[in-house]
Amino acid sequence: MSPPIAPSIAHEQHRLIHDIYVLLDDGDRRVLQKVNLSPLEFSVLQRLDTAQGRRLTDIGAELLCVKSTITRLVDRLEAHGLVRRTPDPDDRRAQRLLLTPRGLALRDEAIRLHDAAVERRMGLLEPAEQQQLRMLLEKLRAGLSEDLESADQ
Amino acid sequence: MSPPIAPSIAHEQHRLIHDIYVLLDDGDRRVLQKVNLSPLEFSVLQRLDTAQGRRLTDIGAELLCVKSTITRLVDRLEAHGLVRRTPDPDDRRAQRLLLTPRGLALRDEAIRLHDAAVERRMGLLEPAEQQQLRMLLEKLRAGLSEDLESADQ
DNA sequence: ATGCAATAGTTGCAGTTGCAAGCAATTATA
DNA sequence: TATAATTGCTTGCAACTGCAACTATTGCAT
Repeated sequence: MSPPIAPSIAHEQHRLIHDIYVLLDDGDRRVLQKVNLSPLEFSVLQRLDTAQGRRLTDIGAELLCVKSTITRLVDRLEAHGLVRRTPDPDDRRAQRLLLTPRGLALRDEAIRLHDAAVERRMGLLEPAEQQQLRMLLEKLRAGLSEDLESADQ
Repeated sequence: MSPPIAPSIAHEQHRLIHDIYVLLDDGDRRVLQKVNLSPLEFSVLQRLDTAQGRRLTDIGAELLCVKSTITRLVDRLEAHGLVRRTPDPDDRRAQRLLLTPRGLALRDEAIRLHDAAVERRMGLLEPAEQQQLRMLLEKLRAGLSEDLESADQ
């Protein structure tokens, strides 16, 4: 049997999520390009503030990418004057990452653009459908997170 | 206002899909690593057969990646003896990509492993929920595809 | 028919990412 | 308290990807 194998229902859903993610990601890239950010850079900026700061490792954990990725991504953001590293007062190994005023302005502009695009695209579903979808996705995410934890060991 | 901005409902859904994709992708990588394939390589193999073959560009279009990516991905697969390029009888510019017997065996093994993992993870939802989710996702995908088309112009 | 635009595929190049190794500081253990 | 294991972050390296430029072929327009 050389031709493709009949896909199961679960498989079909998996593929749907994949396709939708790719479409959403593509749209995100287009929008964020207007403020010269990659989706990952945007995700980092979204998680920052100007006062308290966050540790690089924590951000990396949330974004499910390795520490070195964050290191270099932050290098770029810092070179563009969007963020600033400061020593962590509680742990001399750690750095706290802060938004600069310029970073704050850019982040808010990016959020504005991104939100508008997201609203438009998710608005393809009726409010009731969105509600339903959200419930299902939340359940799925919770389950998958657990699944990941157990796989880690 | 430096702290994160209140996220909209649409935004929340967007994020859910993102998170779920990342979790699923992570799981996929783990499973496919057992047969030494990346998710993208797996996607290519899934789309091939041993008889008719497919053109590189068509595969790239389906996978939403540029031609050069496919070129080099196929280079790797061919180096591992999993696929084979043959001239397209209808177009001397084109190549048709075929599964080798070894590629077929590996693909089927990969599908077996992958399907089992997918079933397990999507099985986190009840059958009725899966049905619902699938409907919503299909509607969303259709809308997003249209949205992409219009953005292309 | 002829020339021009589009298409199939490849290659050079630069950018991003993960992995493994390393350093400094902290926490746990004995 | 001395030592070992862990943690936070960085760096070298290799792999993968997109973009732009290029060749060869095809299709379309005069």
